[in-house]
Amino acid sequence: MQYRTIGEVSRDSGLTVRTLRHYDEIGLLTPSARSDAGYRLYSDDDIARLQQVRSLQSMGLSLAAIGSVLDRGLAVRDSLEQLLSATDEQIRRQSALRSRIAGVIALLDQHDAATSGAMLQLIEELAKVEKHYTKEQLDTLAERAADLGDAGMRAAETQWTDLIDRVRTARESGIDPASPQVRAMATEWQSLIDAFTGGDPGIRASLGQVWQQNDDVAGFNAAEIRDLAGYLHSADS
Amino acid sequence: MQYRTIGEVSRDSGLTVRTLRHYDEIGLLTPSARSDAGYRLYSDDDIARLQQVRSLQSMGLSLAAIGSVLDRGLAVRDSLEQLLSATDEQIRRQSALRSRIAGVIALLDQHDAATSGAMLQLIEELAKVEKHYTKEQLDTLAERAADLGDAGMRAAETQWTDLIDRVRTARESGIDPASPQVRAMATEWQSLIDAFTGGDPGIRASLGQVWQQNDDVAGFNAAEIRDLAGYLHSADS
DNA sequence: CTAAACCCTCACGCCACGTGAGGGTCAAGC
DNA sequence: GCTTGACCCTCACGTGGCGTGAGGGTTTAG
Repeated sequence: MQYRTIGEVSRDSGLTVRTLRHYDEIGLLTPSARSDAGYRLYSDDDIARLQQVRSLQSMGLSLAAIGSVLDRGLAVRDSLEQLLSATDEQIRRQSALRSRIAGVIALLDQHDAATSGAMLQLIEELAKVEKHYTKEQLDTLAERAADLGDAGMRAAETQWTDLIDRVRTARESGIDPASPQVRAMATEWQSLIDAFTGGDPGIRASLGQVWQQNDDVAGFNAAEIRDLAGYLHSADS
Repeated sequence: MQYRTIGEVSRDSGLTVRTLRHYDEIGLLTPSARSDAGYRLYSDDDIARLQQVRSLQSMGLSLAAIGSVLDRGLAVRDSLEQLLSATDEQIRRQSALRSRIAGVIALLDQHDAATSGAMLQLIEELAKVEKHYTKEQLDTLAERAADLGDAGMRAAETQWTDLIDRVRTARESGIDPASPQVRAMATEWQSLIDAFTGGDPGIRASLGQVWQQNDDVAGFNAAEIRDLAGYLHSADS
């Protein structure tokens, strides 16, 4: 059993020296020995523990959580499940965000605001549209349609066209609907629907009927939409 | 034109008082007046600016970026597009992470490790399950392989077999690992590794894991290699 | 006149380290 | 023995977007 200095461990592990010192500071990985000069000396066991830390960390566990798991024998499974739902939530939020950003970009393109003077106006309008979105998640569908106005509707429309394009591409490329990318799109799809229905199951149901019973909805080909939805849905369970 | 105090603005906007003060601190939103007692007084224009800040922030722009957009007239579109691709990247990573976590949970279920003793083993196995190489690393490796070319790769292989033979011989002859000949071999060993990893510590770490966790790597006996590496390494310090 | 509600300015805490500053240690070569 | 350079050490501040007090002044209703 031989000891390694912090620099050697750093080179072997790919972690920085500062990181290893940090782990020591917070008590996550304290080298089991020190040289006379105070150098940190890592044993083989220390290295093994470092491997464990790294694999747990690569799954997004916080250093504190890793410490709990390794030292106090906390349930890995529970930590991971918690992390899983947290990650799901993150993905949902990021996907919704993506749609919003794409929509706003489209909105900016439409208005073609090159001058910085017009830009400030646009940003203010943006605020209004945003405001409507959040407020109206509490209101009914009818009121929403009336209040949204032209710009907002067109923004939402762009989000849909954008997403539909990506799903169609994925589908035609034969990508497995269970793959992460497609699952992300499914999440995005759902969040766009939710944004429109405000989470009201009744509204969602009637919306579904609309798509089932028509061939053309607001300029979209309903059959294709049903088709793509089925594709996204096929890996749900 | 009437002024509002920070508490009123807070109630109207839903932001905390601390947040508004923070915006003042960093110069993002400085109220245009103060009362005699030093109270922050927000004008209608300040409120409008706050709306702009909020709508930009709701799309994930950093406060610094918002400041640049609002004050220096930086292109909103560019910021948003940059943000869009960043968000896409995030979604990809999160999705990949999600499936990893789910996979590991499934693995834990299969092994049904209730005892903390078995758990540590599992965590080590975890490292095996993890892909040894990240995508980027794989790309780097591929590039390197392309650079080296077929002939180069075969030449490197010959150098390895050659070196391994010499180290094995030295070892079996009981030569002191601290002797100059063996030290030379250690240097040679290291430089061959460096040639392969390109000096990337992450790749080196992954490579180390590969050798640690397999019995046969590219036709080499991993146990023997580990053994010889230990022999060379034993005189390092 | 007082109590409650409101406001102010420091200033530390979070998380996982990066990035110096300022200084000791160690092996190699002169 | 002395220098050089590559190591190593311990502080300690910075990151982002605030939360959360501490300690104190201001305004307003009763």
